[in-house]
Amino acid sequence: MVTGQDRGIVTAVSYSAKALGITRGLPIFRVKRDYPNVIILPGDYPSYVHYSGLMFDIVRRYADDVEEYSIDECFADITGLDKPLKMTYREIAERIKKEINEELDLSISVGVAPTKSLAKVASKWVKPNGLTVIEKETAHNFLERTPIEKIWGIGNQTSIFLKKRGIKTAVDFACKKREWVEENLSKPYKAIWYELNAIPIMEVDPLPKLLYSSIQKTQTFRPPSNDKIFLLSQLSGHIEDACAKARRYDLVPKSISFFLKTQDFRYVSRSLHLACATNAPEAIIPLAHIELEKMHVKDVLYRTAGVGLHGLVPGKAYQGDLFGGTAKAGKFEEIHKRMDVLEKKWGRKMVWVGSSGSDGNDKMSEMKGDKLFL
DNA sequence: TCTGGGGTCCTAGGACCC
DNA sequence: TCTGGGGTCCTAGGACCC
Repeated sequence: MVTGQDRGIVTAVSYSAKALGITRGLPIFRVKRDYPNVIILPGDYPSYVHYSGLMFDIVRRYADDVEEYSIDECFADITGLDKPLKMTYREIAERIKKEINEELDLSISVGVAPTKSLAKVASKWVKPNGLTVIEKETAHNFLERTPIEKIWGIGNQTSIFLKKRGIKTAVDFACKKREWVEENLSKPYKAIWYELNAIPIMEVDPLPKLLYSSIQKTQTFRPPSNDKIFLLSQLSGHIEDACAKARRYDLVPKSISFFLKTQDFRYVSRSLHLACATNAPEAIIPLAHIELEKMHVKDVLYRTAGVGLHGLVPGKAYQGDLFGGTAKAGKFEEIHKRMDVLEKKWGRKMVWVGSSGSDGNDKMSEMKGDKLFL
């Protein structure tokens, strides 16, 4: 069994499907073609969010500092809790695991170690339903059986770089001289080196002050297109969605980015600082228009368009500036409020900005400049 | 019918300033 | 006859993760 959307890629793989050699990221059409017996299900995000919350709650019974790393993973700092709980670290992990098993009927794999990087190695050591403890003294036994590319934070590019220098396993890396590491690698990889040597660098970050520090909306379209009006309508739609999400969380971006992905997977992007932080699409869409002109190359086909809101800070629709940046605020604030209400009541895309509606063929194609239609 | 969508963090280099 | 050294800020894009 796998989850994934039609025309998309595999996002989760059951152990039985894994055994067939199916991996995350495989296009769904290839699963259909090559593995006709595999069941393909759509994801059910709201359920995952629900169970995720219940799981984290159980972990929090035993640790105050719990970092929700992703929807199905967390780090818990249990340093020093062995004394008050009168349990070994292993026993604490066993208890958490047991309660999640019994109360949620979910199996989880747990790793216990002196650093986050080693805990990651430990949690992956036995799956499913595993529990592995790595101690400072035993770390090398695990690392010598871990290929370098399996280490959290070391991806394809870096493993190629490291392998060229004779580093094939995690222990090869951990045993490199500190001077070499300091001289040849950038910050994130130095941190991993220390962490594999049981020196904690990465902190468990219980609850970030902000839920999001950026919001992105992207969509791939088929067939790929070169039509500026169409591309702008895509960007426009994403701006609306991203701004709506920002408003839901009362966040305002200080900068924004636009990007296009070409048919051959090259990225082109523009990012810019907003003179006046805003989460009003009306203020951002004209910028997309300008930036699209700069990014767009004649005859190049694009497959994806995306928008990002960055440097999010708490705030309402408009952060006024000294020179009356709030002047337009009143005008649109009321519209957004009503649009947000409609969306909440009737679902997404009940109302949208005219510039978001073009498929490149309809009358919106005549849209010029930053004129908007509601 | 080639390869989704949503995130985080980091760095190189240009522009500008004193 | 060429033009140092030390900053800051900003953007484009890379790398990685789930």
